[in-house]
Amino acid sequence: MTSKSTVRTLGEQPESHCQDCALFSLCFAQEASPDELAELNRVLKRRQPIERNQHLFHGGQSLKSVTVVRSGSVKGYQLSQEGDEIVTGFYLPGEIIGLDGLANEVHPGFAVALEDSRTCEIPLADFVRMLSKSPKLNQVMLKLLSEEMTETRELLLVVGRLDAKTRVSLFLLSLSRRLARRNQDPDQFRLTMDRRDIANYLGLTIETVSRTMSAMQKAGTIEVRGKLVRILERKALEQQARQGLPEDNRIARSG
Amino acid sequence: MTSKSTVRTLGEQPESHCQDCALFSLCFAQEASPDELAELNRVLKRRQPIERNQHLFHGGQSLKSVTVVRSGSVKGYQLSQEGDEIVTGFYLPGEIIGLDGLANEVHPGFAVALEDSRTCEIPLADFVRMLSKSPKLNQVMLKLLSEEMTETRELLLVVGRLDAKTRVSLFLLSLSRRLARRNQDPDQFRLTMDRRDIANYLGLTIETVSRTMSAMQKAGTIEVRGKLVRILERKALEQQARQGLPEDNRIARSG
DNA sequence: CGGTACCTTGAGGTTACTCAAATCCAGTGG
DNA sequence: CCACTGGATTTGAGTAACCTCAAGGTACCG
Repeated sequence: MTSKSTVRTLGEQPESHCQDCALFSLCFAQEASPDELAELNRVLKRRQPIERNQHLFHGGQSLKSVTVVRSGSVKGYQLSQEGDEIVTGFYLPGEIIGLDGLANEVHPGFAVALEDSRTCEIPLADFVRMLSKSPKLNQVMLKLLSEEMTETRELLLVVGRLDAKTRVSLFLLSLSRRLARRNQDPDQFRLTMDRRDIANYLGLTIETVSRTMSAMQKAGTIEVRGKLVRILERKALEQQARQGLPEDNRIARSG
Repeated sequence: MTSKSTVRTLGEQPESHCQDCALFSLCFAQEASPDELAELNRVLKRRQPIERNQHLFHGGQSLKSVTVVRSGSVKGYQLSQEGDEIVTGFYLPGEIIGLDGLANEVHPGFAVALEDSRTCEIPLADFVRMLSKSPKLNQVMLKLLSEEMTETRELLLVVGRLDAKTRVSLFLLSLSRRLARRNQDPDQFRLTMDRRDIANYLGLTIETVSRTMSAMQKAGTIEVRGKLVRILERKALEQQARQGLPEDNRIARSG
């Protein structure tokens, strides 16, 4: 146990360097060169823990920094003119928040902690400076954004065209997959968001989400007790989800 | 009568340089430095006109180049497992296609010409090289992508939560706005896509799109004759559209 | 032990979908 | 110039899915 595979920087304060962070392999910092990593460690601020329901930022606020979730979970949302929440996504540890505001240096939406959470923040000025010096980092960002784009496109399909059961299936599977990447049990987990958040994310009502989950429980696909979810029949869930996802477009690589 | 309202470009070989292109002000090339512009002119390929219904690329194909629409219009779509088209967007002259594939250097979806069209293509290798040399260009791309992201998010709201009338209103207004930027009449235009495309874009059925437009015509908001649309009551259209859009999040800039 | 917020369940209404048929329109050939 | 034809669009009738409104139930917290 004395030999970790991370670079050994003599450290007394845990996670005082990116390369010691448990999330390093999930974090964009992994892509940085040693020099960049050094700079990142210099400019990056590890914020005080954020309490549940506390906002990271508000829509319309100028983008002061780019944020990486270190622990906990965060909900991104916008407000419709009627004041309804429109949940645009959930962020898990290692995921980066704020890239969508780079265009105008303004947050297009709100971000709020779903549970007590910790984050790393990179002040925008530093971030932009690093970007302007490093095409590599730029490309990493482009890549992250184009990934987020792909995901949002997927959500577009989910929300717009699929029936409630399929939407919920996709939601649960997405969560499961992301938790697995973080070495958490993909078959049993706790939802950190409430039914309203899920409904607003999937474009459904609370009641429909609840009814749908109940039906899936009755069918033996999942088990639900409040925020605890257990996936019993992953195959069935995937079967249901497949209905909606775009096919793997990969074309036969014939010469 | 001799004077058509088209742009008059002198010359037999029109648009042999980006800076002479009628679209220059709309094209990302505008953001390039003189040096970059020179390189762009070197590497950029002005493709032969593409006929209606001809594909620019297929989903799953490796990303060989980034494309800018020069004239005409293009439809982007993906296929669901059932083989249904899922229209992800429409591209007008000056708009750039292919950025969403940068992450994996693979096209996530298909692109097909809705009418006879012309494009400029930048081979991916050249594009990536230019990106790696120019942080500025990188930032332009980041900005474009984050804009596309914002738009897709908006579409997400449109498709997922709004009633048919609001979706159609938003669609028409979006088109109108983009045409206006291109100095075309924003109150009277021809749809280059058919009802099926619109329906697949908005997450509705053909019949619902048709019925909705008919109802709006009956209400005196628009006039529709096949692919020709005239906006009669823009205010009413905007009123209807406002229902769905996220509120302008700008917070009072106090101090 | 009571209160509150969250979640579930039920009944009825509304919207958009499905299926089906009529109409319109662009392009073609006479 | 007109008739013809196949595809696109519109319109109609009935249905299914989801929403709304309303009432219970449950869990957590003081």
